Amino acid sequence: MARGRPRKTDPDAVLDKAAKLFWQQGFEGTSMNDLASATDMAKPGLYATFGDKEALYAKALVRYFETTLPVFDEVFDYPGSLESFVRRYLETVAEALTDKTTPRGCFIVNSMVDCANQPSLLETLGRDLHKKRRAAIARRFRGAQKLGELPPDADPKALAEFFSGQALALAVMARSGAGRKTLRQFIDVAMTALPNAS
Amino acid sequence: MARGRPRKTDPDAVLDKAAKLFWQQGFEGTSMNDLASATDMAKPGLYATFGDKEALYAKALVRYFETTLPVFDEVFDYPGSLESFVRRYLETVAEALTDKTTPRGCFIVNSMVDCANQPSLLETLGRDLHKKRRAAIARRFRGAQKLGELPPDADPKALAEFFSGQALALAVMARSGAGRKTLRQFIDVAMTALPNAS
DNA sequence: GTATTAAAATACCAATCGGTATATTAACGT
DNA sequence: ACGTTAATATACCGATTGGTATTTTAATAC
Repeated sequence: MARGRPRKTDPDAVLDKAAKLFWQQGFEGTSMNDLASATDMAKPGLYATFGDKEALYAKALVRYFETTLPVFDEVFDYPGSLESFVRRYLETVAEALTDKTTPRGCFIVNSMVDCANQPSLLETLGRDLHKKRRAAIARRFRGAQKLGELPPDADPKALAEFFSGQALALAVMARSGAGRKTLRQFIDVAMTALPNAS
Repeated sequence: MARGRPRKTDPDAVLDKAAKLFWQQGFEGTSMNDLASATDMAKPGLYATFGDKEALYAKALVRYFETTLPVFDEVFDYPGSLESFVRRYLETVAEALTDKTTPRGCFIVNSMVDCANQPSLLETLGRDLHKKRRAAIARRFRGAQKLGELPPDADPKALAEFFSGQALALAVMARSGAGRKTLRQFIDVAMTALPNAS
C-alpha cells in the first residue's frame, strides 16, 4: 500500500493538537517548535504536510469547526419548538466553552479577535466560519416564522445576528474565566429577547 | 525645573500610541522595535520609563480605559430613564468600536481574549477592567429598581452581566468588520431584554 | 537482496525577539 | 565656565523565531 516509510502520526491527530495549542495561545503566541513537540511530528514534517504556519493554523481552525459542528447539527435537527432550539443552542455552546478537557472559550472567536488585522487569509477565515453559524440560525428562524412560531413583523436576520452574537459574548466571558452558572444566568436573560408568537 | 536633559516625548503620548499598536496587533504581535519606532521613543527610553513589555502593555491598557471612560461617566450621569441610559450606553460603545480614527473593536476585550492564558498580571487586568464597567452598570440597575423603573423580581446583577456582555459581543463583531448599521440593529434586539416596570 | 519511495531526525539558516551596556547630548545649579 | 543630572542614540547581547537542507530510516516493488 503505502510506498515509503509509514507516517508516525495521523495528520488529523496533529491538527487536533495544533488546534488546541493555537486555541489556547493564539497565532503569534504559538511557535512552530511548540507545535512540533506537542504534535510529535517534527518541524519538517509539519511543513511538508500542511504548508507554512498560516496554512497549518487555517487547517487547524477548519478542523476545529468541523469536529465541533456535529454537536450543532444535532441541535439544529432537534424537532422541538423554536424557543427550545435557541435555548439548546446557547446551552450547548456554553457547555463547549467551559469544557474542562479543552481550552476555555471558542477557537473561532479567539481567531476573530486575534487575526483581525493579519494581512492574510486568516483575517477572513474566522469571520467566515462565524458567518456560517449565523446563516444556519437565520434559516431556522425563517422556517419558524413560516410556521407561525415568530410574529410576522419579527426580523429573522436581525434575530440571528443577535443570538449568534450571544455566542460571541459567551465565548469572551468563558475565555476570561466565567463559570457555567454565570453563563446560564446570562442565557436566561438573552432568551427574553426572543419574541413569542402569541 | 527639570534637572537633566528634557524629555523629547510626553510619556502619556507614548502610552497612547503604544495602546493603539497593542490594540491593533495584540501583545505578542507587537514588538518593542515596533513600539520604539511608532512612539518616537527609543527602546532604552521605553524600558527606563515604563519597565518591561508587560508593564508597558498594562499601563497602555489602563490608560486606554481611563481616557475612554469619561465618555461613559457622561452616560452614567445622564438623568434620563433607565431605558434611555442602557440604549445610550450601548450606542456609545458601538460608536467607539467603529471609530475610524482608532483600531476597530475594544482594546480591553481584545486583551481579555489575547492574554487569557498569559501567566502574568495581564491575565487578570482586562478582566478586572471589564468587571469595573459591569459593576457600574449593576449600580445603575439597582438604583433604578428602587425607583420602580425595574420590576421587583428583576435581577439587577444578572441584567448587568447581560448588558455588559452585549458590549463584548459588539466588540468582537466590530473587530471583525461589522459596521454601525449592524451594531445598531443588534442593539435594537438587545434592548428588548430590558424588562419594563409597567 | 536491491532499488525506490517517502517519511523521520538532526542540524542548521538568516532574521527578529526582548532586553541592555555604553557613550553622547542637553538642560540644570552654582 | 563647570560639574551634575537625566534624557538621548547607537550598538550590541543571547535566545528564539519561521523555515530548510541534509542525512538517515523504514517500508514497499521487483
